[in-house]
Amino acid sequence: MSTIYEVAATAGVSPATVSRVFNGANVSEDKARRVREAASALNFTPSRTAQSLRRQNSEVIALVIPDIENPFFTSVARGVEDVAQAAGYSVVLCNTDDDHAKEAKYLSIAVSDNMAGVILAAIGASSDVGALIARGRPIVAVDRSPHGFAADAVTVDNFAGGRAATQALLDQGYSRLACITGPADVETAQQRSAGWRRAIADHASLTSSVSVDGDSDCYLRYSDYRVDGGRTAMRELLTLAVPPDAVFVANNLMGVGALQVLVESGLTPPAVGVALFGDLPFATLVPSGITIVHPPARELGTIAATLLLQRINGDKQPSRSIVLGNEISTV
Amino acid sequence: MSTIYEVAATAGVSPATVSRVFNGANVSEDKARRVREAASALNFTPSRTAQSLRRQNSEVIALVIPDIENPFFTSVARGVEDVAQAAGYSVVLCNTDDDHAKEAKYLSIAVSDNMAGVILAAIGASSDVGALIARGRPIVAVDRSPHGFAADAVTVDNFAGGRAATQALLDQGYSRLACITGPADVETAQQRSAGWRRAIADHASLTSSVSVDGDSDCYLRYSDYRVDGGRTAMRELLTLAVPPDAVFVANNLMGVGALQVLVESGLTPPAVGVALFGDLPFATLVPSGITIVHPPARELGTIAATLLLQRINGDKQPSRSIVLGNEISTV
DNA sequence: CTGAAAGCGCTAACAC
DNA sequence: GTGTTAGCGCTTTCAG
Repeated sequence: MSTIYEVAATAGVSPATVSRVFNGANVSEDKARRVREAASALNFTPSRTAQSLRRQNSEVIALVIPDIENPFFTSVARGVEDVAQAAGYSVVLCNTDDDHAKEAKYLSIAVSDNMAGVILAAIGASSDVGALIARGRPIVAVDRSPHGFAADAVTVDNFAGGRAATQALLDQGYSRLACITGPADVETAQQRSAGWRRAIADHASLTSSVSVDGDSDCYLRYSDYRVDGGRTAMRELLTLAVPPDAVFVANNLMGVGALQVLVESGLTPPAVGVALFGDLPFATLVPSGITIVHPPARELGTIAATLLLQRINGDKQPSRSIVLGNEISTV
Repeated sequence: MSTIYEVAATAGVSPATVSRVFNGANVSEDKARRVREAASALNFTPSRTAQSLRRQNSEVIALVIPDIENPFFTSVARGVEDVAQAAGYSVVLCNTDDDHAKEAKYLSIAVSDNMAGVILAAIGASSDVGALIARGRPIVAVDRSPHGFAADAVTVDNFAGGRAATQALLDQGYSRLACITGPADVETAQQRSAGWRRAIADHASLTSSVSVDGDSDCYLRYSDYRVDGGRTAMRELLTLAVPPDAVFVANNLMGVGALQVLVESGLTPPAVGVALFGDLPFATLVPSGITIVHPPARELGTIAATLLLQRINGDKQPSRSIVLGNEISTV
């Protein structure tokens, strides 16, 4: 690679002037032209590495998520990459697999690599963001709100989504509504199941009767947000003495698992009511009669990236928390 | 961040010694220990940026693919990230959207960022890899073989997959086999449709009769590897005077589209034969009776990353081309 | 085995 | 407006 010095030499100016040309500072028209000519003749591109060292920050952001193979995070990643790329930033992909050690490692790389900022779907209650914060690197939380530190956050309205999904089931006339949600210590799982519980409670009081049978929590299952977890939970529910007649599944992958079990058991709507929280991007061949809450995954990504870029560019306002609504549809 | 100088000062050694400790060079046990203590006391992590500048290469690789939202590339990315992460490398995600300008931009960032190498699913015949090659940065082609330059490549056996899928249809007794493949100028599309054509030709000669009706190419459609393209092509085929009685769809997304149209038309196996090249990771609820060729996407990623790392570490052997076989199943 | 010193390529004062 | 210069934090000869 040619350097700024070679360009300076062939253009007959100082290295500083070359730098100025490439950074939009004031340079006389004449010299600017000569620099540009020399640069293109030498096929010069500034070294981002040297720039990073000198400026103490690189045009790279980290995207830390549990698993890129989960279609929800795939879409988030796409959104992030789109706005990053438009702004000249690169995004490095970090799969944590819900492993705290991996998360910590990536976070530490982000600092030792002088990354401009990080978008984080944190695993649990605490993340090692101290080093990042100490260096003033902005963080924005996606999908899950930050714990133990202040940061911008963009999440989806899990409670409202869970409630609406459940309400749809109620409207369809089902009365024994089960819920398969994620790990009890994951905020999105709690919120979605809380929405389910609320819809049921409201319905009960509205009809001023116990039209929803029994203690609803006996129909609540905590699982792991994975396909197999959805299968297991669904199977369990079906073997109950009085099985539910409808189920709200709180994420896309468990939805796949639950649906598999249901179909295998010959139970498709309207024999059983089904509502899902989450998109199955290319699974267009779903049994009909299912209610789906579509979280705006890509927007989550674009908004998170936009907020992050604002912070990178010096925005100092108090941290913001943005909650996005969900589309809901019944197929 | 504390620097090597501060560590040196508090350990009472020279910066060079600190560097040596962190790079596994020979240092007396005593000083090494003091350095480590000082480092952890100061919470020191070497600056990867400075290392990159000095060493002229960074522990970052670029993954350049058309679209992370295509589940095939999602899996490739996962595979790449896995082995990269295990080796201490970061991967930056580059979506090209089949846009040459974006591809070129990412490739140029890879060089100006001193990235260690790139894994490339090239868009078309030519890619701007000159600068990379001039700097000795290794490239490995994934999914599509390199054109106009030498590089390691790891691809799937498209021809064999297309042939096997088609053969399965033939074995099931279908005789008017259509094929929906990708753009005519995309190598994987050609190879898959060539496999289809070969299976038909072989079958015709084997039965020493024209048991496969007419000029088979009238059942060949070039499309765009997207859902809508699959829909359109499928619809066209169905409106033919003598429509096909089976179809081989050459990629996952078009498969979704074709299946949608088929289901909408009330045509599911065995009324019509269907074979797909490509996985639909979470679309587990596909009509039964479909033959699926599963390209080993994740392995493509892990192998590509492994080859790349070997090159990064100085492997100079002639370029290798690895072709992976496909699993095939009928559901 | 260890230290001194010279950069990697760029930017940002600071002078002129 | 433009050149000079001093580093950013690290690695790596080169001496000793």
